[in-house]
Parts: sequence; C-alpha cells; structure tokens
Amino acid sequence: MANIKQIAADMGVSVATVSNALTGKGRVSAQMVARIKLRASELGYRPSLAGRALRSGQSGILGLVMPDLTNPLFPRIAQHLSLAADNRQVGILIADSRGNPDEQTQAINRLLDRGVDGLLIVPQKGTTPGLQSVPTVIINTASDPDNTVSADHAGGGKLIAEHITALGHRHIVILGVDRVSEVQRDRVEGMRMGLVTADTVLELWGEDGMDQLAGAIKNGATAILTTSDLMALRVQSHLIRCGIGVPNDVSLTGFDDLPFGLAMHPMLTTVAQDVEQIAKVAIEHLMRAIQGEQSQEKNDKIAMRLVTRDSTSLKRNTTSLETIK
Amino acid sequence: MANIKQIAADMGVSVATVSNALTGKGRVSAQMVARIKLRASELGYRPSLAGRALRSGQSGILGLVMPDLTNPLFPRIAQHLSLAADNRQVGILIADSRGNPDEQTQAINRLLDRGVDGLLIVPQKGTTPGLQSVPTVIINTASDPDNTVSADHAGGGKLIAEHITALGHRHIVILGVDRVSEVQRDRVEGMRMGLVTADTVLELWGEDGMDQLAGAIKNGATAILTTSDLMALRVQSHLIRCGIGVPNDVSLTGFDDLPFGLAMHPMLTTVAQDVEQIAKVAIEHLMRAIQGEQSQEKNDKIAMRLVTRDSTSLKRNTTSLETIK
DNA sequence: CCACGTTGATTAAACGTTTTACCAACAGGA
DNA sequence: TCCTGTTGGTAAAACGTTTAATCAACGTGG
Repeated sequence: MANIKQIAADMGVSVATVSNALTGKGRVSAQMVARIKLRASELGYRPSLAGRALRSGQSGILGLVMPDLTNPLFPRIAQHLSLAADNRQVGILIADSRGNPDEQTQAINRLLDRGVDGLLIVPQKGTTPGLQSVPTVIINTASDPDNTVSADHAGGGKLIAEHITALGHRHIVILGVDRVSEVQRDRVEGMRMGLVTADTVLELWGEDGMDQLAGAIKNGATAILTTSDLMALRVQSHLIRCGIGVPNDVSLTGFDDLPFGLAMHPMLTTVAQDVEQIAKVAIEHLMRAIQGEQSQEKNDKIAMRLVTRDSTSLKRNTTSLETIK
Repeated sequence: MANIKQIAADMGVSVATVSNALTGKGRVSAQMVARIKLRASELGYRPSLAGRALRSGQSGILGLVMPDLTNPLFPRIAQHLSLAADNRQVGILIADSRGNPDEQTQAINRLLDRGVDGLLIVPQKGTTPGLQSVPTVIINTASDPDNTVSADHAGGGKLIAEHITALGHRHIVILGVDRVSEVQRDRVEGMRMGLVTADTVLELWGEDGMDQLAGAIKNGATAILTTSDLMALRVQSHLIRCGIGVPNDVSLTGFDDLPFGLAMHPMLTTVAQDVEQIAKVAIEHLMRAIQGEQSQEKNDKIAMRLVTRDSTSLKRNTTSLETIK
C-alpha cells in the first residue's frame, strides 16, 4: 500500500514531481522520471483509483445493464465487452434488470449512484430506456432512435434466406418465436427480402406455428427458417416424431449460433452474431462520447455471418415424403 | 451534483452535522436529522462514492473473475451474484480470464488495481488461484482447500443415479466429458455411490466413449448417465441414428439443466444447480470475511435438485431392441 | 548588466467524505 | 456555587491524487 507521498519522501522530492513523473505530464527531467518509475515499481506502487476519481470526477468505470437470462448471448457479449474495456483501462460494473422494466431503471440508478462514467444497456424486450445523465450506448436492439450498436438482424435473415434459395428451395416456411420482439421481427423482415425469388413463403409464429409445420410440408414446403436456434432444436425433435428427416426431407436453419447447435445431429446451419465486433464498437462509441467527441454515425449495424453446417442441403427433386404420398 | 457542503451551507449548519445526520452516526437532534434528510432528497443528493471510498479505504466493490464462456452457468451465476450484491449495497466488477491461467492472474490484478474489497473467483479448469491480498471466495470448484462454495456435484450424481436405479435399471453406462475436470470426476464419483445396487457399471469418457455406446446397449445396458446436458444432446442424436429410442429402449440423463433441455424431445431428465443459493452463500461468506469476521465453515456444498422429465422411464422387461435381436 | 525565456521542481489548493477532538450550553447533585 | 455529565453541534484533519500557480536557477541575446 505504497502511496505517492511515501515515494516522494523516500526520494527527497515533492509529491507533485512524483505524480508528474508517473503520469508523464508537467515538466520533469528524463533521469528523474526514470528513477521515480524504478522506485515506484520496486515498492509495488498502485495508484489509488479512489483518489484519482475524486480529483478528476471520473470513475473510470462503465455500467453494463443486462436483461434476464433468456438472452443466451449475455455471457459472450459481457466477455467481449470486458475485454474491450480492459484494453482501455476502464472497468465494467454489472447490473441485472431481471426481466422487468422497473428493475431496469432501478439497475440504471444503482449504477449512476456508483458514479459510472457511461452506460451500456441491453434493453428489455420492447423497452427503450430514456435519455440518461451520462453517455449511453444501447446494444442489440434493432430500430432504436439514439446511439445504438446492434447485430444486423435483418441482414442475417437475408443471408440465410439467400443461402436457402441458392440451394434451390422455392417453398419456404418462416417460423418466428415471438411477435413482440423487435429483433425477431427484423430477422423475419430480412428473410423475406432474401426470399424474393421464392414461390411461396408461409410466415408462422410461436407454438401454433409449430403445429402447422407438418401440414405445410405436406403441401410442398422444403425449408424451414427459424429465428432462433432453440426453436430449431424443437422443430427438429418435432419433425423426427413426424417421420420427417432433416435435411433429407426438409432443410432447417436456426439463428444465433448457440453452442448446442454443434451437438445436434445433423449439426445446425445458422447465422452468428459478431459479438466481438459489437462489443468493440460499443465501447468505442461510448468512450468517444465520454471524452466529449460527437460520433458522426449514431447507429451502427454489425454484419452477421452465415454458418453453413449439415441441416441444410440441396433441394431434391423427389423427396422420400413424395414417394410416401 | 449536490454535495454535502452545499447542503450544509444551504441549511446554515456544518458539513459534519450533515454527514452525521445522513449516516446516522454522531449526535444530531432528531428534528435536525429530519430537516437535513428532507433537504437532501429535495436536492437529489447522491453521496460521492469516490469521496467515501477515499476516506474509508473501502470501495464497496467486489471483483468477479469468470473463466471462458464454455461454462454455460456463467450468466445465471453472474445474475444471482449481482442480485445478492445489490441487496448489500455493493457493486460487482467483472473480469474475464479467457480460458488461460495467466490471463486469470492478470484479471485478478486488474481488479485489485481497481481497489475491490474482495474477490469472487470461478477458477479455470484445474487451476487453484493462490491466496490474494483481499478476502476471496472460490466458486464451484469441488475439492479446493480454502474458502469455497460450490454445488454438491457428487450429491447430484448420486441423486440421478438413485433415480435411475429406482426405475429398475441395473446395467448402467456412465459417460463423462473430460477426465481433467475435477467437477466431472466428482459427478462420476457421486453416480457410482448411487449405483451400489446396480449389476454392471461401465464408465466411459469423451468421444471414444460415445462410439462404444451402441455396443454397450447391445450388451444389455438400459440407462446412460452423462455428466453434461450438452453431452446428453449429442448422445440422443447419436442414438437416433442407431435406431435406438429414448426413453423406450434406453434412459438418458444430463447434468446442469441448461435451457435447451426443455426444447429436446423427449425433454431431458437432468439435475440442476441451485445457482441462486450458491450466489447468496458466496456473497455472504465474502462480506463476512471483509468485515473481518471469521466464518466457521470454510467449505460449503449446495445441494443439487433432480429434474425429472421424459428421457428416463421404467426399465421394460422386453425392449424393442431385444425383439429385434 | 539587464530583461527574458526555458527548464526543473515545489507549494498549495481542490475533489467529497468521515471522524476525532473539541466546545458551548445546559441541567442536576452536592 | 462548583463540579460533572450530557446533549447538540463545530472545526479541522485525513484519505491520495492532480494541477494551476509560483519560483529558483540558468543561460542568452541585446
């Protein structure tokens, strides 16, 4: 627990000189800088962030507000945010908004109480946190007005739709999880853009949609595009029970590239968010805003990446189902 | 940005009195306390954590060190830790050890630099972080020497093994993921304890083990106990290809109760960690240690919970496989 | 020789809080 | 009346850092 005063006394020099030497500001002779730095590291000196924060008015800490754990991207985003923050010598304080908009604002307030310099918010489904007293970046909500960075969900939908049409499929089912989610709607929107060359596109939602699947396939659908890997897993289980094979009878895709997609058989074709890039850009924007520089582009969409695996294949001319018929 | 000095000036009173009134220490008349509290809330006063930290030497912040994202419990633990921390008015600063023991010590150092009052560490597989300069609690590693709180992995294994023997199964396969992981070994250990009444127990590990599965079943095994839900999913996919039905021909269990277990068909029987309790106990221990009280029990095992779903069933006298044979 | 710019370092204030020591006023008991 | 204890409050220091203002010393050009 060596402090600046001890180093100063130890070397017969003033505290200001030590501070200047260590931070590189002010005017100190080169050799004095060297001697001070040496002695400081010998003593294992660690500047007190509290002292610095008090003086500078900046805590060097960002607040991260995360929704409930239904978002399976949480750990990866947090991990990469933490990495990006480390590179810039700032810390990340987490808060949990527990699925509830009220808790979300409370979480934000707790972080503000702690004096964070800025906020990273992954908002609750459908909510748009208002303007805060510190610079803020919204993560991963599609069509938000203000400073937001997000995966290009629509682009991802288009990507996977183009993949499926390139394989020759012309009768497609889109299966969404939840209509209220803006993200889900964006994904579906993108899929439709990529399906302009398709003959029929059937859009289904949720549990009910699932039940109509077998019928749709009997009517000629050869590909199912879901808006979530979890949904894709459920569809696959469902199809097996109906005696429908993936990808032989019907191609199936997910969304988000969750780890279990690799454990499925066949392994799931899906589309992945570039969480690393999202985190990097988010921190960049936020730090720029904190340093008072206005960022030119208020809205940033990070491209998604197609992950081609085994659950999609070329459209066959005669499927086993047709022979059954 | 009202501070204590402004409130003091505003009310014609000294800063010490304001501080005493707001913190409840010192001697201030009841009515003065009321007046000061009122005025403070009117002005939207928020105490500066920096000032307080500097004076008290305590930051009110705990550091959380997490391993790479292969641990799917990360978000839930973090979430509940954050909740438990909120209740005690402390913040949680996250750091990522990125799968690498060197990075782990670096992450710890970064947190110490930030002046955290204590550390919560979920260690890398196989590593045991040394004694730190601040109170520390290790989370979720089984047989660690010091202050650790963890799920009772062995107990969980025993639980699921007893479930399977209660269903009448007598020829069991245990399938582990990775022999290096202490957690995995503990789970297997527990399973064996629950299988004392079984006739044959075959212990397999990893990819190779998977390949021997079909053979084992031909030889009469009727239940497969895995040490991870992910593994169970892969096994199920594998068995389907071999024409082996779950649970009709063979019962299957996972470990950890990950979300996708509900999306599988049949839904996966597994065993769940009580992460909420783990988080609560961990924070309790840590706060006690920070406040200088020695906790009596250095090691805490939190019971796991059996989640019975559809992938396990009563042992049939004649399975479809036997009729095939 | 003087005015002056530069270099290297110091002094002191400031950030917001907590806390110890002190003080004034007052009441009660002897 | 004097001693003592209590109550309600204040003054000032302390935590560790940064930084604006100041200063001494030392050439240097005029």
